[in-house]
Amino acid sequence: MEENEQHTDLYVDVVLPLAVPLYTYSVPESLRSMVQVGCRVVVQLGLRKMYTAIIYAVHTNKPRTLTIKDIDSVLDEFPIVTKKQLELWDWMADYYMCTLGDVMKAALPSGLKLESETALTVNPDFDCMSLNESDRIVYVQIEKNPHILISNLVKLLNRKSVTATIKKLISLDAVVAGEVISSMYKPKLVVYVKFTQSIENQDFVNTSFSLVNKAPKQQELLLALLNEYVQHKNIENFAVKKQQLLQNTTPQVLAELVKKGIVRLEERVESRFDTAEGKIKGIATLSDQQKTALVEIHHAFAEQKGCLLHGVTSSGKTEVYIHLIQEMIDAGKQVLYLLPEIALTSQIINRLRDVFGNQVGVYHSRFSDNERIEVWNTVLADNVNSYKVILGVRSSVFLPFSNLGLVIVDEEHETSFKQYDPSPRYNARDVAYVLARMYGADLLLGTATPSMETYYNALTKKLSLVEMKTRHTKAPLPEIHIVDLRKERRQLRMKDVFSKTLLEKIEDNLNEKRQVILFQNRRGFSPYLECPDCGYVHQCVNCDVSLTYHKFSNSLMCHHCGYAIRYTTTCPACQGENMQLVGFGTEKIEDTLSSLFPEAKIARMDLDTTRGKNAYTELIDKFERREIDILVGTQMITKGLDFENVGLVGILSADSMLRFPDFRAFERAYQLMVQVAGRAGRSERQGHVYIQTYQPEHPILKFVQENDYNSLLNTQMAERKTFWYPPFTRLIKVTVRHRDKDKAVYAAKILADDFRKIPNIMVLGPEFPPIARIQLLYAQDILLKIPRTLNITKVKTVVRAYMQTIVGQEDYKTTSFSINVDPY
DNA sequence: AGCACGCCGACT
DNA sequence: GTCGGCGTGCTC
Repeated sequence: MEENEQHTDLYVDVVLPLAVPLYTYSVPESLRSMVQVGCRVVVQLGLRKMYTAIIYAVHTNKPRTLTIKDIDSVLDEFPIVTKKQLELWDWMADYYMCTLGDVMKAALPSGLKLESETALTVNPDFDCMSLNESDRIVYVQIEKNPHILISNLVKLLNRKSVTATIKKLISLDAVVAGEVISSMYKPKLVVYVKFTQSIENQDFVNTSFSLVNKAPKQQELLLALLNEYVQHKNIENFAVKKQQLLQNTTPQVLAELVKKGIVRLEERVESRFDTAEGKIKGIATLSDQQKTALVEIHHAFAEQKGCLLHGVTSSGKTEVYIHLIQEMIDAGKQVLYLLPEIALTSQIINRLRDVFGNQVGVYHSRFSDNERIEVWNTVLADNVNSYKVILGVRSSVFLPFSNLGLVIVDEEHETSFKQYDPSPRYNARDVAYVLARMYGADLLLGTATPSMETYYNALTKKLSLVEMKTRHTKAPLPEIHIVDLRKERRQLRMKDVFSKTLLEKIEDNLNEKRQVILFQNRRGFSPYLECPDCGYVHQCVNCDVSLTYHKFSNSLMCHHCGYAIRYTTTCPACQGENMQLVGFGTEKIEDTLSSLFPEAKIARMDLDTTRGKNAYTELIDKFERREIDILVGTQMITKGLDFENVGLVGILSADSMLRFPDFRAFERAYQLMVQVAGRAGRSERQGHVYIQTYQPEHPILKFVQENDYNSLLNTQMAERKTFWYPPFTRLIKVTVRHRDKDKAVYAAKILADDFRKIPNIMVLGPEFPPIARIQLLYAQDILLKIPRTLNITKVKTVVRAYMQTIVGQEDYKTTSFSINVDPY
């Protein structure tokens, strides 16, 4: 084509929600005016599948690829992803060594990334009698339901392999397939009833009453409406929810009023969230310690520096946050408040709503898709009605902020900020750094037990350090007691996992009507089935782990792939009938407790009991209302929950934490124990913590007992420096996988040897990970320790190149790699 | 991620 | 001989 501007072809580079690079599509004439960076487009990929993609760039450079397809349509009038977000996506893909598609998958609520589904309709000219009986059943179902989705057809037919039949029917021209995009976001519509004319108009009221004078039910409804009106006083826009009216009348009666022209129905778009207002309590005054902290934080922010707020448990960090949030709201800016766990949002949200009312929005995966899209849209709009504060878990760093002024990362040390699977394996705390820098926003990291990385940043002045050393409440820090299990065992004072000492304390607390929290680290304590005669333990067929027993399904399950078998006492190896449960899960502990304390109300909080959307909240509320006496839980009970009446916290085994083979084991054990201990005695009376252990002389236990963070810091920092661990180095873990064990081992060896050629880095491994095989793939781990002084970008490029070389070799084509930057 | 292509074993 | 199992590689 000539140099004619009118006919320059237009292209878009798009991000697809897959592990692929940017793809280029052409823009048809009709859509030219609609393409903008950040808008969603529907594109075809492959022979028929349609995907939602995000426009990354719009340009006129004809790509060199053979096929260039047109985009199918543009879904948005305005961008739903901002340029700043795309910048963050770029950074993440680069830093965490994944594709933009991986980032997009994590970033967008699934309702915003629609996929097409195949819809089926029969060809009316086809003679179905030529089909065999089984195929004809499928044909007839499609005939009965034109445009049926394959997924629905599968449900309807209730049999396994329908796909084969469908393929056959399509090839025979018996049915035609079309792609439809399913499940668009639907705003919630609420039907309101309102008067057709002003009630102030006496004539209208009189006429209305005369129209219903022979219909008592309608009269009743009219009176009810008038009564509502009097109470509301919102003359301009008076309306009553149809749902509300229907509680006292029938649809027929209402329909009559509509028919007579007295009232009409109106649909309004409504938020899915409870917007109840009027309960705003206002902001609490700060203690002297909090005031000082606030001033110091302001200083740090004024110097354009992030800030670590190191405050002991119950020092009242949340109040300080609230003051900072208030200031940002006053300045018209948005605030992101990151929490490690959904469990926490329910408690914090109440405290924030008390002060900020419905200016606070919540964002996490337990919300329905429509709800998440609503939060997304309101943050994007950033108008008067938008949330000013978003309280959320790690994925909320992906929200489309426009005017972010402050990012708070609460419980900064928590490992759940790091996503492990799937890629992107990002740490929301670290993304928060970048996010804040990008927006010129302030950053505040808060915790009672800072991670070594963050504290190092404070020591090197990358962050300012602000401390709060005393508890905000009158209660002193809990007293911590170490229970020597060796002694208890010698004196035959053990009952399952409980020492007599702990049991006595539980009993005392129950008698005093104080509540008890028992903490059991999950690792290594799931119950499994063992044959006492031959030692046989059920193994997963896909992964190298033992199957663990689950009472609720009465089955043995694999935690990694979901493989399950029925529970039976027969040993498959020696045919003995004596297989028995070994190990203690929280379930087992709950059982034991209820036999020891039949009067007490016992509840368990772990992954199994908190599945549902409101399960957390319900459990926590119940505990708060003191309807539970003893709460048994895993990690999740450690995370900043705030209970008034806890007199005793029991840590059932410190050893499982201290023995954990990881360079962070001691740091984590300390954090975990201090945090659990912090749940005790948060009101006036001092609480007690009992830690059961077989190694009572362990230094970490002493640090915990004396709340001595500095000693932990000093010992750990020295060790990390000597052995090349963070914060002195950055880690990248490369996992090599192959179906063939030998190939996995060999490929990993070659790769590790390659890595060793990179100057100034240290390479560990390859070695078998704790679980050597997952889902039929053998794995090998290689750990790279890269000094902070080295250019990490260059190292990453080299690392990538070496991996390419392996895959390039004929026999190793099917080797797969996964990369974990900053593994946690 | 899905889907077609292609290569090996069990059948009409 | 073919049908269909799954393993492999590509999709702008």
